[in-house]
Amino acid sequence: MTANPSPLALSNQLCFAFYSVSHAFSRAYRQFLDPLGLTYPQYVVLLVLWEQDGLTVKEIGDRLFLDSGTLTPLLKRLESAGHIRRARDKKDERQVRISLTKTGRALREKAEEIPRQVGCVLGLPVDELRALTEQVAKLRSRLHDSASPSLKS
Amino acid sequence: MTANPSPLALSNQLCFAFYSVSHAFSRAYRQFLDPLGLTYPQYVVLLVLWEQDGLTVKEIGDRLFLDSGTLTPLLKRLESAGHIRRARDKKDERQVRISLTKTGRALREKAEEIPRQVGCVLGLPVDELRALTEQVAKLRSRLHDSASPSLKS
DNA sequence: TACAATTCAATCGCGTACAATCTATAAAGA
DNA sequence: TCTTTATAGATTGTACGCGATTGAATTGTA
Repeated sequence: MTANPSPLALSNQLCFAFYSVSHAFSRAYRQFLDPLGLTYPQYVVLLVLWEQDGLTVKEIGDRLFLDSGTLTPLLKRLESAGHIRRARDKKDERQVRISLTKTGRALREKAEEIPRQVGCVLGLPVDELRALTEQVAKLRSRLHDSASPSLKS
Repeated sequence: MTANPSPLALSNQLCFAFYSVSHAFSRAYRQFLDPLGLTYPQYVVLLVLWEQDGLTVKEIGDRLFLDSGTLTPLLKRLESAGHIRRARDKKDERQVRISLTKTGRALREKAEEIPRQVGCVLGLPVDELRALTEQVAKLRSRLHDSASPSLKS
């Protein structure tokens, strides 16, 4: 499909491009995350928590576009790895608040070099990266606005 | 992470953008693929076969950047749905050739409208789509060239 | 021709994604 | 207050991705 001579519809090309690049990204991160014992989704959850500790499962899900079906088992793994704690909110017992442990906070320093290393792999000028990121984010909001009966926020 | 005030590293932003858009795309396709009983990865495999029938598992994997661990079970599902046949190559018994059944070929017409419908959801001008697709493909080849000890072709 | 190295597909195990469902809790309304 | 509705998270089932391994078939090489 990459160097395809026939006129495949553009939307299909674009979707597949995202589909395959997303996996390629995850492979690129893997080489740096493996030594930390993290998967990419786990790393992204930690990024969120390093920004703001003590979020609920729902708040994490809103930021990452993931639901509890994905997050609950993932968070349990992060918990048994010792990086986070899960505890029911005292004020609202429906919610579960996620807080970093000492080792979870410490992991941040070890992970600090990762984006730079991945940036090397990409080897693109910063302004090109920035423009691309913006375009892609625009695309996402279009996709979220339509469709998706779940994750409507 | 979307409207994030703090200076998160650019590579992380870009990777997460791809990660989340890729899922958003898959949700967007789902509404059109569900009636056909297909998942997005199954649809992509059929796209390849509609282009060129009788490919081996490896050849499909090369085009889609997937390995047999992913493809074998997926192809078995397409087989039990009646869309394809799997058969060892007579010349080289290591290979398995995938060929479309009559219903597999017939499915193509039902799927023909999908890219246009998704295009509507995107609502972007064609030349913008084309430029974006190109940029993303460029990014993928950079990512594949580095890293990824598997899938080296 | 023998035999080692390679290739291809299948299999296994783990970790996501996500729809659908369930339970507990909280909020809203009569 | 009592009941209805809504919300948060957990659970279940299905389907990817992919690293690692296995087994069979083929190729390369001495």
